[in-house]
Amino acid sequence: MNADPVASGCTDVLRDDLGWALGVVFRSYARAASAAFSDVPGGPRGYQVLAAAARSQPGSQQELAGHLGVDRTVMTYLLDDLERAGLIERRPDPADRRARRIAATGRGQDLLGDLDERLRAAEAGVLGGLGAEGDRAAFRELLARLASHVNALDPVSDACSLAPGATASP
Amino acid sequence: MNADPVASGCTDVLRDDLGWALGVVFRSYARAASAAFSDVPGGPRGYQVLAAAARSQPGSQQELAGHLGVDRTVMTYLLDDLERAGLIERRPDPADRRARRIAATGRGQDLLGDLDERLRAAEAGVLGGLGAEGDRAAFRELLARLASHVNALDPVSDACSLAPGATASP
DNA sequence: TATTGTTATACTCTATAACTATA
DNA sequence: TATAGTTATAGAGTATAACAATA
Repeated sequence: MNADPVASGCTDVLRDDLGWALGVVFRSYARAASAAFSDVPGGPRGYQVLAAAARSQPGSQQELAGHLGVDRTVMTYLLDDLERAGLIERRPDPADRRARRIAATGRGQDLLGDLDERLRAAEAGVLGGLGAEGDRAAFRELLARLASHVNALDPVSDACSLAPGATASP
Repeated sequence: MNADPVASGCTDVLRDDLGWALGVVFRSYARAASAAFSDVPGGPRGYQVLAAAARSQPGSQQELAGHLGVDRTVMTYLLDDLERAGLIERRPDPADRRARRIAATGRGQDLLGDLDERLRAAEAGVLGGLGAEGDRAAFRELLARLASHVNALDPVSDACSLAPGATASP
């Protein structure tokens, strides 16, 4: 039987359009992640900030913002919400009194473990379209490699900005 | 400064986050495509509409909107701009006088050939992060397969709604 | 003077609702 | 009654600009 319209000779004009495919997958992922993180301030982005705060030294707010692809003003509001929810804290940076250091609270770290599981489930749902586990792994690897490369090229967001000590930027 | 928790090499905390990687690649692509299509009304989306109008029978505006992941009201404005630029036409549907058929004008078709080349260049720039041609092809194939599957599952946009037309298969 | 973070404002994009003309 | 398309309006999200504190 031909349950799959595409496989059954139904060729999509835009199927070879990388932009269309990226858009479809991105939107699908965004929907799944937003649903999974509906109770987290800032949704998926709130999770990313929380994860960065808990698992790395997210230098300044600006570096974190650049890394996540948002404006620094957006980061302010995002952190406001996360701080109000008691998930992160803004601590003074002893080295630079203009800057703040973002740290996850105990409650934030507890929640993070739960969120990680939800994320895994959401990702599995999206990647389920790739039948074989090998394909899923290959897609993840290629996408991660591509993202790292793109991120390294982009002057706005430095791939190493969240892992200080390894590389220096010009 | 504190020690690097991730340590050894510049490992990115979010590198394994599918959402982060998708976001980085998607934004990178969106920037490249927007720059390439800066003179096209609606930008990248205008191109997609034009391509669908020229190379398939994009049933109704609503079907086309669903396929592109936008609201039907957005499609109205988009088509307004494209029509004003003389790239597409709204023709009455003989079978249903409520509906309109979207068709590319001669000028639209001429422009489309040029846009295709620009798109190829933009895509090559983004995928350049994957060094080997085999990897690029593999990524495209996996992404297209995933998008088709996601699209088929989503009741809003039917993968076959644009199909029965002359399709250019590279 | 340049930079970090904040605030207020304005802009863009998108969705909601109401309307028409058809079915 | 329901649907395709349009229009006007409201909302979310984002960016711009000005500001205070600090380098």
